Amino acid sequence: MKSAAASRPMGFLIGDLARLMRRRFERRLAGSDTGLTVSEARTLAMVEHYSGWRQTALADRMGIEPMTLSGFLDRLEAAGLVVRKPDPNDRRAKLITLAPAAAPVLERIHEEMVAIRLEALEGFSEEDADRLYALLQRMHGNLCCCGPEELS
Amino acid sequence: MKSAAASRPMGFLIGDLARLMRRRFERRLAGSDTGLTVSEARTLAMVEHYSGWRQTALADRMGIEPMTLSGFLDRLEAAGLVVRKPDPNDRRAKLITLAPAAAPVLERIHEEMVAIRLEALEGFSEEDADRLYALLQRMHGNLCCCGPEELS
DNA sequence: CCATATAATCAGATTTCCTTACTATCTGCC
DNA sequence: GGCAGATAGTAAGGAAATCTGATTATATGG
Repeated sequence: MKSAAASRPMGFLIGDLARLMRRRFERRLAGSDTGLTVSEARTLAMVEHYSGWRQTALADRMGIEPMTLSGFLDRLEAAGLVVRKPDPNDRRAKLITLAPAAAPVLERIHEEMVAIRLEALEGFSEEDADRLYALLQRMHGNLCCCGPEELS
Repeated sequence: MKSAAASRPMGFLIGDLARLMRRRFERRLAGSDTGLTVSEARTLAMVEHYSGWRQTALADRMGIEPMTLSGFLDRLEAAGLVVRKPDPNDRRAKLITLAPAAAPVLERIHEEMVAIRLEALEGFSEEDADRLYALLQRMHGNLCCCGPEELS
């Protein structure tokens, strides 16, 4: 009946994991001289994947408020890593794309992400890793409550 | 390793989940009139489970710096929910225990945690939930072995 | 052509952490 | 005993990631 989860509630366990991974990512970013914070790096990676989207859509995708994203984009734009260009169909909106200078930084970010993933999943079989990933995504679908999970 | 994880890196997925769960917990705490933040609630729950521990040990267990814990305990103590009493064996140390007033607050916290867990794991079989929990704990074990100062 | 909704942003605040430095105390060694 | 060095807690200060509410420009439907 009572599952093992009682001993360390799921939410706290996930929070702990997030803190641990964030900490490692922070150190790695600091050491790799990108000058980015974790959230800026995440934003940059999202822009890479969802290039040309407008800020509202991107913020929604990232699960944060538009204003929060705006701040991250300010700094990325100032660093010459992304470009905000006006949407020709809607003069209120801006479309976010990568600047050329983003390429090497993204490469660095991807390397660090892979390294952390390897540390986190050390000793996991490919099967276990996939299973974990699938379960986490199901959980995400349960919580993000805004429409069905699409893939890309 | 070319698994599905490439599409949304594990670290970001876990970070997203942590943000989603934290947000729900925040709303619930605000609505349930405990006057606590998420981390204060977590600290209180830890004190319940590890009653009589000294602060350093508790902080280590929680994966945060002693100074960070100290602040949370300050507020919990001011709210009359925990007690710091001197360790009879070591006058530098203080042992943290629950104050009587903590009982109803903890009951409230447990209710909210259960509710969020149900939301997050909706549609999960007991088996899936246990499997997820076990995988997350293995991952935690992989990551938690080094303190924040010893990463490189 | 106006009312309302939407896109981005300004201003300000909160929360959760960290680092560095300091005091009091303990412990082991001469 | 008494000092050297470790350890427990904390004061001070700050960085990062988020939020909310107000503001401005623009779009869109009736």
